[in-house]
Amino acid sequence: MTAAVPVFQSVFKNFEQITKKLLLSFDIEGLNEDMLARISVEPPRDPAHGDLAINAAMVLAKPLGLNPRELAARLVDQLKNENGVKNAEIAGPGFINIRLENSFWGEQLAGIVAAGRNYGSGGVGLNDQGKPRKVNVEYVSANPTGPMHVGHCRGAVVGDALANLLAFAGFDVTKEYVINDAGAQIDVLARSVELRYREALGENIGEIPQGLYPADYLVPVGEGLAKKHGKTLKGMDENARMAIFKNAAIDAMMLLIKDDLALLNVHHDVFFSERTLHEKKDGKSKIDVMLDIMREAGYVYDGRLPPPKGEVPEDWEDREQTLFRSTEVGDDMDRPLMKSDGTYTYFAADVAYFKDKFDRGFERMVFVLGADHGGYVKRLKAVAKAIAGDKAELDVLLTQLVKLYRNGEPVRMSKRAGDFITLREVVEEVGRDAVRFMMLYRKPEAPLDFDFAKVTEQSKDNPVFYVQYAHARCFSVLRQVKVEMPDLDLGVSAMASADLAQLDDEGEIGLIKKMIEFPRMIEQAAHSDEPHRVAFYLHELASDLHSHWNRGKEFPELRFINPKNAKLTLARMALLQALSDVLASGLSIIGASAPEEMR
RNA sequence: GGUUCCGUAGCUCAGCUGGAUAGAGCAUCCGCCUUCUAAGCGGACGGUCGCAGGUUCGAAUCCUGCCGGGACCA
Repeated sequence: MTAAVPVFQSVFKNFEQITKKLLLSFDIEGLNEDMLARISVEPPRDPAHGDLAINAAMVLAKPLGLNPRELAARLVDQLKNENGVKNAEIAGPGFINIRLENSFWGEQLAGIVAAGRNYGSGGVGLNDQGKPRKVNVEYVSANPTGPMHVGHCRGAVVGDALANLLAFAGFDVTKEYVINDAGAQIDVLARSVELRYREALGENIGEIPQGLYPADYLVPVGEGLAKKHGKTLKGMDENARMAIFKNAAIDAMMLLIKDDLALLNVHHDVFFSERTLHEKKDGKSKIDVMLDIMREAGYVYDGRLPPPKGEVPEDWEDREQTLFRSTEVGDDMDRPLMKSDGTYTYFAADVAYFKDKFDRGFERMVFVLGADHGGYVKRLKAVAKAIAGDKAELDVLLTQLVKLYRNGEPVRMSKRAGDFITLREVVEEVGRDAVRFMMLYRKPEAPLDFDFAKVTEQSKDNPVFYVQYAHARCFSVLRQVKVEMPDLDLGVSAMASADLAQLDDEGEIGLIKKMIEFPRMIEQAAHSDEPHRVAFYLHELASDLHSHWNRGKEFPELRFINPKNAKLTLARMALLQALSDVLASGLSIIGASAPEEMR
């Protein structure tokens, strides 16, 4: 599933290594790894400056006590001799700008075509042992009390795309969903199902009492139980009976939820049941075990919490309780592990759950949570530090709210029970691709406006359509050329070995340059947990393609197909093949389809 | 009150983890269909990067303090 070894070394990385090697060969006194790490090779913001910009001279001059321009001059002398370099010069305060030979871009394109859909993947995320780092991405984790609603969409898409991105980049990723099947709301759910069961047996249950779930989706669960067990459940004792209702309810709700997630193309690898943390094995649950270990380590103690600041709530009582010393590891206050009735708190389960993940070998845990969970971040990080020290990292992504609009008008969200917009309704109305793309067309920490009308529009105003259209355009030409030039060999090896240096138009080279940025973009997006960058990149690449395409109107010689010149056409088909591969790779990270034609 | 996120063009937002003259889309205005899909493209207009300090060769980006908005906690 993961490609650990990069199949393609980006030109930026290449020149970064070349620069470092050169610097080391200079034998400069005091030069160390930290300094070298600050060196970066980037595409200049202004293309007029060249193809690559190296900051080495400026970054190193100060700590080494050298003149930046002198150092730059030494580097420039050497860089000029490197393969593919047309020109290297010093600019501004000490930038080194490099311009590459046109033939160099052709070589790069050949590499992209040969790598195909693997282009840009792998190479990131290796641990000290050189193996892909094990990452756990936990997302959605909606309570199993009913179908998913629209509020779950964003976290689901962001989490899933992030996991895809990390996997593509080279991490060993597990997608995880924790089922909150141990809390009080599950008891309520079970009682609600019990009512539906009795109803299915012909009893008149009347109105669903306050506090229970009145929703219709529990009716079939009750009917199923009635069919399977008949009246036998009625005679059972409370505990045995409720256990059956509970299990049936959770199973049914998880089926609903998995169905909803499948609509969004979201599939988890692991569904973790919170109850398993409470279940005793040899007399001890996982929480018990965790507690023993943490007490041993000094993180668990019995003590009192200071009263809350400001007005003290009525139900607050000053009592001795079992506490987690989370202030020791960055939290604002110590956290209770036991409730007054002697049962464990959610937090206790969270600690045990983290330990479980750590024991499963994960080196990094990512949580994708709604913004309303902002208050949990510090204590989760504290837990990670207490249990894993620096052996594992924990990061939380908070996604902000989505506001729904229809033709610019906000969609009213009623608060009455059972009257919410479901995820299913949204996906069925606007389609999976649109939902996935739009949820990623904004950084997650910014609120998002989602307009039903706009995302179904088939125009350039709709970025989903715009990107997919670019992909379809590539295929449109590849289909057309088979009609016009049936003798042309469009195999990957034929294209990769074509004379790609013929692609010397600035539009063509611009497209190659844009594709060269793809691995770099992937690396940075993965590094910062920002799948939205993929969406923006795709939009830019699509824009470049549409733009170049239209130049073919003014300059017919730039059109992709030229029946009189098979060699040139083949080179351009290679360009289109690479473009379609990159677009498809990006779309697959986002989780949207890459259509070969638009209908 | 505390935590946290946001503040960039008239509007909606990017901005590559400190780089050179801050970018897209929408809106407005002006252009481009005898074409492999005009379901598209080009151009013009538009900015005191909330404010004030600080860090350094260099800040929209990092730090501090304010101002304003959202979310959460109490």
